[in-house]
Amino acid sequence: MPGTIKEVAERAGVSITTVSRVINGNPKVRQDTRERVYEVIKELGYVPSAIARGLTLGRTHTIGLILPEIADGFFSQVIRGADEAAVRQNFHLLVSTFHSHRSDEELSFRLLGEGRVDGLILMDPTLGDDFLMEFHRSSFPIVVLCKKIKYTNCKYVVIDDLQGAYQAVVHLIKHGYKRIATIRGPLDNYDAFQRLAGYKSALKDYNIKLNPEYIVDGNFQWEGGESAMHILLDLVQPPDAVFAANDPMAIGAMEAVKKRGLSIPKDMAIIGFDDIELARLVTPPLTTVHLPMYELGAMAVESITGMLKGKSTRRKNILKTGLVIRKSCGC
Amino acid sequence: MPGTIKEVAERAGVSITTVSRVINGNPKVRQDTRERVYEVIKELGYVPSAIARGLTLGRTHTIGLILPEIADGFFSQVIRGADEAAVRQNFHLLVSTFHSHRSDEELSFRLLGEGRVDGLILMDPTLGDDFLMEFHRSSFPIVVLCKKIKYTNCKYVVIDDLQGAYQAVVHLIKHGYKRIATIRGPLDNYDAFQRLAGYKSALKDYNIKLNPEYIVDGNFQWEGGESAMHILLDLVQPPDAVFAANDPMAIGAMEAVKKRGLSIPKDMAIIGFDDIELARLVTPPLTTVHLPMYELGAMAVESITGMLKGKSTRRKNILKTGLVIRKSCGC
DNA sequence: TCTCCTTGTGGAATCGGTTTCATAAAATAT
DNA sequence: ATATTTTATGAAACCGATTCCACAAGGAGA
Repeated sequence: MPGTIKEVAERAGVSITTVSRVINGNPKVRQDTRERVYEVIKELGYVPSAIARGLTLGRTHTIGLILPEIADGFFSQVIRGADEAAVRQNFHLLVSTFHSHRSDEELSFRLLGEGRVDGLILMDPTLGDDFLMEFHRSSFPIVVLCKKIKYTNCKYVVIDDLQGAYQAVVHLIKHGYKRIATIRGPLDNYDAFQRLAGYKSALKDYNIKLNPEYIVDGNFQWEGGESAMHILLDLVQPPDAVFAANDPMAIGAMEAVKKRGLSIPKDMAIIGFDDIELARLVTPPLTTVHLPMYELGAMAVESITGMLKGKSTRRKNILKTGLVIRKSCGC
Repeated sequence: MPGTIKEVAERAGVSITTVSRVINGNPKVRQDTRERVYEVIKELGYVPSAIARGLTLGRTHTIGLILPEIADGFFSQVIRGADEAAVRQNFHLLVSTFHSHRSDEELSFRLLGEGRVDGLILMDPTLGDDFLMEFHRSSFPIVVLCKKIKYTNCKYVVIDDLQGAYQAVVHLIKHGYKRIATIRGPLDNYDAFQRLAGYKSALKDYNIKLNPEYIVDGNFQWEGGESAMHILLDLVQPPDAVFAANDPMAIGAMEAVKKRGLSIPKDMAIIGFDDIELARLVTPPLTTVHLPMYELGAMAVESITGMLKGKSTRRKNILKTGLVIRKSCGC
């Protein structure tokens, strides 16, 4: 409680209006008055109350960030990106998760309805469009992560999985591998679908015939990758390179290769997807597609602050992935 | 903008005082009045403004959490613990990091001075006592993590490293290992010091003579652990078990053992400290001391909310570590 | 019947700022 | 010297709640 504007005003012998002007850099204050006020402010260690300000201005300079989980390698990078972007814009970040014991609605309700935040960043694969619809009526700045929103005009930021997969497979092609297989994710998963599409697209662009035997099902888990790789190795003509739709499967696949006494990347090149922490720790270090989670958080914040400043930001933002070249591809 | 209390009052044909009473569960409202107000509230989708409330009550129901880094396995667990505790207490969490381009002071200043938060949780090994002193004058609830505070009466929560190390070494002793060595951390590190003390204490309590050769320097890094283990293995009488002061060193040590063609835990048992994610992924899975980061965050929040509610909470809180028994100890 | 409590309700001050509008003083134009 | 504009300043309304205090109505007690 470092004093109020009133105290400053009295002490400086001016009105609170003048003090307010000084604080906000309003030029219509005489130089000597300004200096006197500044002096008192310093003397009292006065800091204007963000709450009072928020009440009059209707702005809290705070953005809500709601994630499915916090203690997760990916999500925590989203937070970091959001935090740094928020700081750049002089905003604060209210972080929370969807907790089982309170509904999505309740949480978002409180944050927005109570006016705690100026905007909301939501990341939840299970989020329904209708739920978002309801919110959007309130004309609150809302940005949804990793999910395309159909029916409302909420903004969203997604990661271009297709391009990432494409790039990975092209990398393998340019390495000279001829028989490139893929271990795909579960069919109902949108990301898995996109990554498979990227694989197919790359082969097509380089005139490599698609061999159905080279597309094996995985479950996005370690074990799925391992058994999928065994299937591939048992083929009459096994592939010489594999693109796994995520890192755990890639690492499982590596394990299978090793168990057969084969070497990576000499006998079998492998590229994963996600760039989990473990990827650079396995032997050989896994070449993989990096997900720009940091940028995702940062862009979401910038999208929100942009909206708040009245800039017309684009409704859809697509972030490119990046290929992280390590050893498992043969580089 | 789900309406204001004024609109509700008008619509319900009562004064805002009455509406306020209804919202806050004040019993001095006739039943039928209450129902009428509730109806209007529902109809309008009215949610009271937390900002306005904050202004009058001087409480924001928000706690600031400032960490050195966010995208880190440990810190993100602190956030999660804090988040869940905050939700339980109906509080919100404002998360940020000390950013290089703004001073500690500036950040804490803003959060507290501006009245954005009701209390602050600080985690920063470099935090100076004098810095905290200055803040404590303001009688704000502040809790410092993982750092003992001498000169002020700030609360703090620390992890009992000594006890953790003690427990780990005792576990090795009870396994029947006779020659237990340790790879310690850098001497100037308080945690490293505590862990070494725990090691010594355990040996002493079990009447095992301390062999100076069995205390090798490490640097808390992977490589340091590896070279330290080589030193141990080159001894005339190498140890049969090693307690490494953190997991990276333990994993480096495992690597050294493997390179010599020895097996873990048959030829050499190893216990680490920290329980990093990688610990359960190495082969064999590393037995290690788990740091209760989740509890740290949760306890800090509870300490703050306790203070806010006027409970006299203890100034110092010590959290116990827990031994995570996996395979590297021989279990 | 007249006072004295309850009980339910509302008016108005308050929290700490911002902002509109009025006004006094100073500067410029006539 | 007077009229007009500009500049610096302050009074007061407002943001959306809470809360103290006043007050009217109804019931109990004398």
